[in-house]
Amino acid sequence: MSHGDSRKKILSAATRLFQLQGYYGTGLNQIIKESGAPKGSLYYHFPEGKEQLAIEAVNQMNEYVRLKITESLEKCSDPAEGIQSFLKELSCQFTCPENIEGLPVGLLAAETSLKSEFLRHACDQAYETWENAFAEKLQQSGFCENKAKEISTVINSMIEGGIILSITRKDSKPLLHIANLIPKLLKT
Amino acid sequence: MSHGDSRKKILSAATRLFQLQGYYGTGLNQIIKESGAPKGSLYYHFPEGKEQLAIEAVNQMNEYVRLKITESLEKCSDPAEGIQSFLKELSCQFTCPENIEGLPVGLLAAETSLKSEFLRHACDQAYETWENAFAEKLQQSGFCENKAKEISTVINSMIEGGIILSITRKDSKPLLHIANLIPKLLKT
DNA sequence: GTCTATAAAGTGATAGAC
DNA sequence: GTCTATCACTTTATAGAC
Repeated sequence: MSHGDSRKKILSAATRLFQLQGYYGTGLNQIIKESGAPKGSLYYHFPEGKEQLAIEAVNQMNEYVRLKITESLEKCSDPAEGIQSFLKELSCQFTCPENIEGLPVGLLAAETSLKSEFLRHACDQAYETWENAFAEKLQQSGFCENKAKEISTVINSMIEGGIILSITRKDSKPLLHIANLIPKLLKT
Repeated sequence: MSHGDSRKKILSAATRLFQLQGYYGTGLNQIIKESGAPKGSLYYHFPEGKEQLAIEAVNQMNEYVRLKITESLEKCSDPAEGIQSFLKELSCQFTCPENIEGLPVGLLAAETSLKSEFLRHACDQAYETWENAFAEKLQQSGFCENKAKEISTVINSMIEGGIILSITRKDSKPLLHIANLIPKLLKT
């Protein structure tokens, strides 16, 4: 209700809905309605409209997920355990299907990377951020830079794909099976 | 131009566009235009409209990809080599970004699994089909049923995620990195 | 089987008052 | 900062002629 809340509320609702329904599946009306913010304020806070909103949403997911990854990795000295911890936390979100939050950007990325270069770039940067977070940890445990980056790309792919399968199946098992196989992937 | 072509042409254009742009990002007008089929024929051939069209498109991808997978697997006695062969063929599609075809259903699955139970089910079945194709090969090479299914789920996830990363990065490397790590995943 | 015309609703976006 | 009203456009879908 206070003064500076509207922008935050709109961005937060947009972030959630874009993740769940995609860019074209989410209308501005729905965002306004779910945010509870006043209708007139959308184009005041986001003068460039829907695209700007989506880019800022992706940037927010970028930072949010980066934080979750580093939190999990810092808890464990063994990188495999750290990644498994992240995956297990992620998989918990699929028990209560409405409270999903902090899901990576795969849907937006796939939808819009052929249509908006700005959005594609924002998604690309998010993937790079997360890849670097994983790769840094792997290098610390003895992998060379190239190998660390290669493995991190694969881990990113597994996570994005695992999320899609878990959503489609309404079942967190795909993400948990991925977690199980992580140690094998990091064997030297 | 001949009599029975319209239905096929519409379905084929729809399949391609849904994969690239998603369900909500693709309009019926665009499908008609790209198919070259007469405008009046869409609701004659697909009386239940867009949803029916999407479900049939998913079923078509299901069968098309299943064929590609089994072709690759049958070429090689070693399952790891077979999967790598499939991934390499898949990655070739990212060199000419417009000629993409036979891409799995991740985008449609993620977009619509919360909104249409019928579509969700069609995507779910596609994943199951492909998982079974991989799992059968793994069982033949000595894995027990449970382990074979678990690994196949992970492979499915990697492929879906790898496609999304490759699209976003405009680069086939993610899929190729996945191919490189497949043997490690199948070590016993 | 295919056509045109059109309905009915929704979309993103803008203008101008308050 | 927020409001209402409205624009121009697109969307899915239907009706009825041919």
